Order: sequence, then structure tokens, then C-alpha cells
Amino acid sequence: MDLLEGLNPQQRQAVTAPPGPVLVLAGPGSGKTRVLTHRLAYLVRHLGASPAEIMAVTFTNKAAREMTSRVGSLLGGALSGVSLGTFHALCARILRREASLLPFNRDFVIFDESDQEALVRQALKALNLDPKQVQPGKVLGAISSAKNELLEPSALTGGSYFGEITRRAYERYQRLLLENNALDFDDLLLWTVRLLREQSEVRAAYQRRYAHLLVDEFQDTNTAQYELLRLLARPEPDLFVVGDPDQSIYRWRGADYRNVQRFEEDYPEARVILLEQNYRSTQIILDAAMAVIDRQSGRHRKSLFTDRGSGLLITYHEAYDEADEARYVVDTIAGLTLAGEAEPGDCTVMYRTNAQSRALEEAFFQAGLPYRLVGAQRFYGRREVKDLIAYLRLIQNPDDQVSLLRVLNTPPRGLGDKAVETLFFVAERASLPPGRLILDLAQGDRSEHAGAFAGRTAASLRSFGQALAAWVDAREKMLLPQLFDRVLADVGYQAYLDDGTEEGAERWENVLELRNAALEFTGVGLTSFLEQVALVSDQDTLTDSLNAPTLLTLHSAKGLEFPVVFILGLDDGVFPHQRSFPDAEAMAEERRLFYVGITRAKDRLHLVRAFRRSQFGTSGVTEPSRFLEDIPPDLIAGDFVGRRTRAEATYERQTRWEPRPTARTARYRAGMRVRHPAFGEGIVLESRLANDDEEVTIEFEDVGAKRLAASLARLTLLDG
DNA sequence: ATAAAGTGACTTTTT
DNA sequence: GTCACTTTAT
Repeated sequence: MDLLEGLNPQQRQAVTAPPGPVLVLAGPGSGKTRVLTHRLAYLVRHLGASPAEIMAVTFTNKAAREMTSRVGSLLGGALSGVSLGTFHALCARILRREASLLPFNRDFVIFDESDQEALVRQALKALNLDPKQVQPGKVLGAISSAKNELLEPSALTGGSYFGEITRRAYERYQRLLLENNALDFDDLLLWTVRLLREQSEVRAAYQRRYAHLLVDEFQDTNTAQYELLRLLARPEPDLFVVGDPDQSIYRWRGADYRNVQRFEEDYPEARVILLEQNYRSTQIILDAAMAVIDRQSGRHRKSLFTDRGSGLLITYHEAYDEADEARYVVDTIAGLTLAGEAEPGDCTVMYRTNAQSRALEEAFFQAGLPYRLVGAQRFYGRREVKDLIAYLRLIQNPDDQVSLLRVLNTPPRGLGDKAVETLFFVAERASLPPGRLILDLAQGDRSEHAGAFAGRTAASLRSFGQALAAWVDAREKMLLPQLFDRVLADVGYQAYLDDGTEEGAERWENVLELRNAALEFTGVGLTSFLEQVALVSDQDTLTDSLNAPTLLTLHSAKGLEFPVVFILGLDDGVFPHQRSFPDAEAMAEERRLFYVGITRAKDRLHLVRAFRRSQFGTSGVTEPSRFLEDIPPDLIAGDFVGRRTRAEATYERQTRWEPRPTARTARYRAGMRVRHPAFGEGIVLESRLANDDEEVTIEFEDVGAKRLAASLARLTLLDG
């Protein structure tokens, strides 16, 4: 098979570029992944590169997986030996390998955000600061930003009170991490950079090994990641990076799209290739996207084009409130589906904040339609899952105090605050991590520390220590699922969870799901399982088996595409988000987020807003999003208000919507035959007045029972 | 050691 | 309004 077949000239130019620095600026839907995978295959097939000397870096596990499978099929057979993975996973691998040169050992655990926050709390407490006056989350954010910028505590300006606190907390926090033999996400990058900077032999070895570097989503790299690439790259590197500054939406996580510029400065000889042909969207959708992004000053203009034709106009709809907005979505999807214009799974609903999914979920539930929800409550964030992970982490790394604290009295075994306090005090005195002390106490009277504890506490600590010692021992001898079952049985975890409530049963289900995940790691062992758990997000577990609409935030939509896209909440303050108003850079990012959202759509784009919206308990009138004004009206069908002044638009909405027609008497009775434009004919089962409206339950001949709001459902009476 | 009651925060979250 | 977390009472 010819690798270059089916590539357009620009794509081909990128794929076949001679080794050296290459910057591919890839517009949305322009075949970015295609170029990346073909380039990798081209290196192996035509330039004689050995897979082992290639490193390909992505941001998500999903992207890494997709690349692996696509390159595999291009080269005919599984590809082995390529270092392909996320920045964090690749760094974790390097750090475990080189742990002997570093101040932690190869069994280090990776702390997630809640672990980090626990540690910051501890650090603040040690500094005698009240966590109510200094928010741990804020401090953690500042520490994380510093780490992303490769700044040491000493480099932080202690100019302000907060800055000074951050500096001290950062220092303390780093020390605590090492005491726990733990690294946070940022550390994975930071320590790798440090290692490569300071150990020239190690750096030389990695540079020798990796002749070819490929990077996906380059606009999302932060300073640490950019520096890492610089350190891995040879003086004359083959460094192939792909990105789109217009899709940079993670500035608040440290990403800096200016790295694209920096790349051009650092490698003036770099080839720059623009991919502008779009294979995803209709021209109308692309025109809208360009109109939105072109309002952004100081960027390279791209002109996106397609040979797909102009397509359908964009739909704009102003709903009354968020419930109405959600109903509009559900009704429209039902209509499209019934008309055979789209499958439910073709549709996606995107919003700015997770909180907005609630109204949608309710509307889908009311309509009796299934949906897929991305994000929200993370599986690995659930209490019971975290508990089990904490047990496993403690087995791998008894130095992990955060996990120890979590499981010490879960399920309750009589080790309350007092016992914890004594334990940590004695451990401190003996200069042992508390987990090691507990292991020592397992020896009973032979432990030199046995005398420090009395009565029930002593007994309980000893038996917990014995259990832990047995698990640590079993780690070498047992397969992971067996170890998992052993822990569950030893601590009586099922009995602890199963309190007879539905919630308890659900929690146990989650434990079994985690056990299922562990089953896949039967051969590889505890370390890689824990790493997987730490470095994998819920987005990766999104199954596409269910043919149902997808609900997700605009952020998690990046990289995806759907035939039908709804963007909700186009109200000033919601999107763009209120918090971004005072910051021009943040507003620019909101705009890019809108651009990302629009360009997810292949065929149909629905822009929706609500005139009235309740937030934080109170309901208020909203203004249309300022972004709507940027879309040329001739691209839009529907009651568009964009180009008129806000005041006029507001006036019109008020006369149109207020006072809202109030249903005082029921128009429908059980037994009446009605017709709905989307659901067809049906019989009214029940009708009642609720919330100034009439709620009608109808048994439709084709789609079964539905509950609808009479004011919005556009029902026609057929008889009676 | 659990349960009730109070308090505040509340954007996005690839790893 | 709701969720998570803390304080306070039993």
C-alpha cells in the first residue's frame, strides 16, 4: 500500500519532509492525526528509522491509543518499540528507570488532585496557617503554575502576602511529597527536566536513543513540556510538531500557545506547513468559525475551506429558560431522528460548565430518552474507589502517608484522631514514615516501639500492621486480582459498604468495576495498574457503544466531531464566562473555545441560549453572548438578534416573552387524541397544571409514553 | 464515632 | 440550589 495515497499536497509535504524541525499548523478537521500517523509510518518504512528510536508524545491516552492503532494498521501489524504515550506517562517511565539518581525510589506513587490538596493542607498547618484564611486550592494552583514554569520555591517573589505564603507552602509541600515517596502530575515533568538538565550523561543517552520526536497538540504544551522537548532533542533534531494556536484552550492549566512562536525562534530553519483544507464541516460552518476567530487580533489568519459545499444554515434559538433550552434540544433531536436525518448518536450537546448538564439530563429523562454524559463525577474520584486505590498504593509504597491516613480507619477499626496523632508523633520521634512504623508494630512485642501504644490502639495497630505486611509480601507472590480480593476480604470492605441502601449497592458495584479494571493488569502488576489509574481520565472510558446523544463540556469536545452539534448557554456571563471578563487573555481563550465548539460540527450547528437562567439559586434575565454578534447574520436561520444593539434586543425579548402565557385551566384530558410534530399521534394519559404550565403525558403510537409541556410541544387536538 | 447542623464556594480539568 | 467540608452535639 502506498503511504502517500489519498493525502493532499500539503499533507504529503508534511509527511515527506526531510528530517529536521517541522511545524505543522493544522486547522480543525484538516487531517492532523492522519499527518502525524503517516509521518511516523513514513519514518519507519521509507527513511529506515527503527521504531525504538522514535518518541511520539500526545496529551491524552485516547490520542495515544488512536495513534498506536492507526500506525499499526498503516505498517501492517502491531508496532513495537516506539515510545508512544502522554507526556506524563513517558516521564513516569523515565523516572522509574532512573530512580537511583533521584531522591525517591522506583515505587513512587502519583498523587492526584485531592491527594495534593491534602498535602497542601498539611503544609499550611505546619506553617500555622488557617486553611480558612488561606485556601488550599488557591495555594495549590499557584504552586502548580510555578512548577509548570519550572520555578523553584526560591524563585517565587515573596512580594505579596499570598506570594510569601505560596513560597513557603511550596517548599514544605515538595518536602512532604518526597517524604511520601510521591510525585504529583507536575513533578513528573519537573523531575524529568531536572534530571536531563543536571545529568549530562543521562541527557546524552536519551538524545542518542531518540532520533525522531513527534508531538501532537503542540499549542497545549507548557513551559516544562517545551523545555523537556528541547532537552530530548539533539542539536540537529528531527522534531515534528503539530498544532493549532487557535485551538489553545488550556492556558489556565499552564499551556502556552506562544510555544509555537518560540519553536520558530528556536529553530529558524524549521519548515512550516499549513493545513487549511477541512474534511469535516460544511462551508457555512467554517465561515462562521472563521468569523468568530478572526475577531481575535494578533494571530496568523488561516482560511479554512472545504469541497463539501455550503450546507445548511446555522440554527439559532432563544429559549425561555434553561429547562426550555433543554427541551428544545431534546425535541429537535427527536425530530431529526424521527425524520431519519440523524441517528441519536450523531448528536452532541456542548456547554460551558458542567452544572449546565443538569437541566439537560432532566429533559432527556422526562422524554424517556437515553444519553451519554462525559465528565461530571469521575469514576476514580469516588470515595470507595479512592479507598481501594489507597490500600493498593500503600502496599506498593508504605511511605505514602496520604493513603495511610485514608485507610487507617476505613472501615472503622478503632483508630480515631487520638491514635493517629500518637502514631504520627511516635513515627516522627523514630524518624520513620508512619507506614513503616506500622509494619514494625506488626512484630508485636519484638517491636521496639510496641511500648508507645496502649490497649485497644496497640492491638488494632498491630493487626493492621500484620495485614499490611502480609499484603506487601503477597504483592510479589500473587496476581493483582487475587491481591485485590485478598484486601477486600481482609478488611471486610463489602460488609462496610453494604448498608442495605441503594447507594451502598451502587458503591459496591463501583468496587467490582475497579476489580474488573484490575483484571486487565493480571500480568503486568501493581505498579502499572496504579500508574494507569493515576494517569487515565474518564474521558478515556467513554464508550461509543450506545447510540445516544452525547452531553459534554466544550473543553472535553476538543478533538471530537459530530454530524449534529448544539452549543448551549450562549449568554453573556455563561459563555463567555463571567470570570473571564476582566482578563483580555482569558476572553481570547473563551473565543477560541467557541471556535473549537463550532468546528466540531460536520453538518448541523444549533446555537442556543436562554433568556432567563438561574444560577446559584437565583434566576435572572440574561444578555445574548457577545460572540453571537460576530457571526454574519446571513449564515443563520432563526430568530437572530446578533447585529441589533443589546438594548433593542432586550426590549424585543421582553415584549415577546413577558408576561409569559400562564396555563390556568387544563386544555387536555385523559383520552384525547393529539398529534405532535415529531412524535406523531398519541393518546393523552394524564394532564396536570405545574409551574405555570400544563404537563401532559401522552402515549404515542410510535415512540411510547412521553411527558411534555403543553406550551411548547405544539400539540394539535385531533378530536373532542 | 456517628449524625445533625452550619458554612462558604461555585469555570474549564488532556495528566 | 447544592455539594463538600467543618464544627458541634449526642
